[in-house]
Amino acid sequence: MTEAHKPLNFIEQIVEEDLAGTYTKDDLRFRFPPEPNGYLHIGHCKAICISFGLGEKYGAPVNLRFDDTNPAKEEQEYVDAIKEDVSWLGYKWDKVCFSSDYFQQLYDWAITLIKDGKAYVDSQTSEAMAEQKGTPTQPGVDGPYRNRSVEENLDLFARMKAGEFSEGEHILRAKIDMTHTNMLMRDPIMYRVLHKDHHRTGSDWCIYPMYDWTHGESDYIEQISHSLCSLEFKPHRELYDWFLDQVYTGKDVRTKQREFARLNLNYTIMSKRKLLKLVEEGVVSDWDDPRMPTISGLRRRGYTAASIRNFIDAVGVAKRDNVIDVALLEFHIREDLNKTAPRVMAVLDPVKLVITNYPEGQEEWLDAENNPEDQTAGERKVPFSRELYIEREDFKENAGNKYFRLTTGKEVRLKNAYIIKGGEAIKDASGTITEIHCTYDPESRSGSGTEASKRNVKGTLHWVSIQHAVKAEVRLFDRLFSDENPDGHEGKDFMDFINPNSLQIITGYLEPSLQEVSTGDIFQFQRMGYFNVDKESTKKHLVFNRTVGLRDSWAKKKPKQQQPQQQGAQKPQQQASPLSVINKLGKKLANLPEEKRLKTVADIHKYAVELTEEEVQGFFNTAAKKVGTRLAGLESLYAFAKAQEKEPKDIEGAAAFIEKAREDNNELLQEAASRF
RNA sequence: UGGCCUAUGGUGUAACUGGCAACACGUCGGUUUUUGGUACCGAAGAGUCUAGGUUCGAGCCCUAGUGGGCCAACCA
Repeated sequence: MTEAHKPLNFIEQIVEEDLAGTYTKDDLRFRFPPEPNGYLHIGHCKAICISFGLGEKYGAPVNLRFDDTNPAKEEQEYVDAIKEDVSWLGYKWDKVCFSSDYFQQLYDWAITLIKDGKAYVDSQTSEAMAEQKGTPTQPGVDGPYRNRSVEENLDLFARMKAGEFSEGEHILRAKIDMTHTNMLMRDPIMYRVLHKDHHRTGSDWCIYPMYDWTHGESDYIEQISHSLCSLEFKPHRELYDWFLDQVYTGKDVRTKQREFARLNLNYTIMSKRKLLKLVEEGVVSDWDDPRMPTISGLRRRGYTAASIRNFIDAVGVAKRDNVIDVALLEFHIREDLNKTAPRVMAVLDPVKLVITNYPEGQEEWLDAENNPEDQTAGERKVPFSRELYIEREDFKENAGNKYFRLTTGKEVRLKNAYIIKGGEAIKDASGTITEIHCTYDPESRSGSGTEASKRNVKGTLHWVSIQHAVKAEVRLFDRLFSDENPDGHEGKDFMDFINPNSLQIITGYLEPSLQEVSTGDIFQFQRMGYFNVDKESTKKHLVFNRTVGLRDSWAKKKPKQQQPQQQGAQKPQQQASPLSVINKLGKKLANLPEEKRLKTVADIHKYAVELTEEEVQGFFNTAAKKVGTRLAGLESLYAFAKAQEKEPKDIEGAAAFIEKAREDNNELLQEAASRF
């Protein structure tokens, strides 16, 4: 039983190493620490899945901690929304914590720092302090208040807390090193005065701790073993550790910060501030607008928690900057919904179809499968009659034989119903088709088992009986931005790239079984995509969102048909050149087993005959470390010269190339070179 | 005139820690199909940023360069 080694991402490896070292399983504890100043988005899902995923993997607790140290931006509304989103994703936190719960402890520790001479009150303007701070390339200088006495610092800090000062008059700074190469270590601010009510502590405090002073200490208080965050916090790690050193007892878990690359999605922005702007300017209806990349937006759009978790899993965890294609997200929602969504019929762009030989006034209730992917899903009845709606796109008077849908004189199947033959198309004055006539084959009813019903026809159309149809508002979404990287253009604002057609509202005609639906129900409108019931939907006025379309290989083919290959021979399926084949073969030549190597050499000889002299010469300046390639070069030279009936040494540069190989430590190179 | 991080098909992530670069998405082709969906089969596509070095052997280790990212909020 050799179980395959499941590759661990680098964070899991760190945890494994710690477990192999001084940590026990009981020491493990993680946390997800959002600031409650906005809604969570798909980028946060990565952070959530990493920490909560680790919690699930190791059976370790994960805290949900609200990093609420800035009362100016934070609100209870966001706390509630964040909790809802995390639970919806399917994660269970151990404790809900708030940084604000630690304000007293943080204050006490700050006093200790002051007493140790490691913090001081600075009373300059922020401009003056910024001046002294230097730049990334230039060291900072000490400010005039840096060496205040402990007593004075204690006094001033106590009065800051007591509310004696207005905002901006004094701040508390850590005393570290104003010339440090890491800007964050140049006496970072620990406390500022803010005369604002906090959503949890009210008016208890008028000094508030800064992120760096709060975060690591909160991790420590909660005994978080691994504090995971995104890459832009890497420079903060040094300060995180410095602050931790000031309070660490040496007897308990010393938390460590590690950083991973955040998730980026093309055609999407991922900044709370900018998403807020979309909401405030009315570009979208709210944080949960189905076009938003927020968790609540995706949820309303019809995305499932499972699909998002699978997506995050597929994306992986690493340290290099990345941009994920939204197509991957779409793949995962289709994958999930394909297995679970009941199939129904709905016509979104209707044209009337009259079955001229079907008795007027007659109706039939036909059997329809609910989900071919799930045999337990059962069947339902769908009404059929003489007058139906079909999709306008599904009829063309004359079309090529690549068109599988309804055309005059050709047969097509109506899903779950009969085979029909296209007839006359009635048009209005402007030439638009208002009505299509057809005839049906009464013997061909689906599932009847007759020969006629088993007849093979190329196309199958969805339809809905006009008299039974249920009207609904259907919202079709396109990406919010027309540019792949709306945030990444110098001199242009992301607002410049807003896609004006990101929302299209139409009226669809649905089969009557859809009359009874409730918010969140998900269906596949066959051939049209996946749709869910919006929260604004009522019995009187149904509203559906299109979550995502079906994969559509026909849509991709269509444009090609209309303008066949006029762009010149695009990429004439480049035959692999002998040179590239040799390069490929040569690559691993140096460390192949004997037998395989000899075979590869023989192959190289075969291909080398087709090389040009220039190509052979190309090998001569191969990097010394590329032993395999040099080997292949020697073999090529050998075979090439032989085929050309030349002396190898007559080829320019060959002599030096061979000589260098002869002198190499590698036996294979020596051997190959000695042949010349 | 700096520090830190990073570099593998079009995209993302692997490569069991130095031994024939794999998986997924995407793309293209085929089979099946009462969804031009699904499923299944197949193909193309990188030789691992560059230059040196260590090694029998380097995507992996070392050095230098180059490209990209982050760092100068009383934000987090």
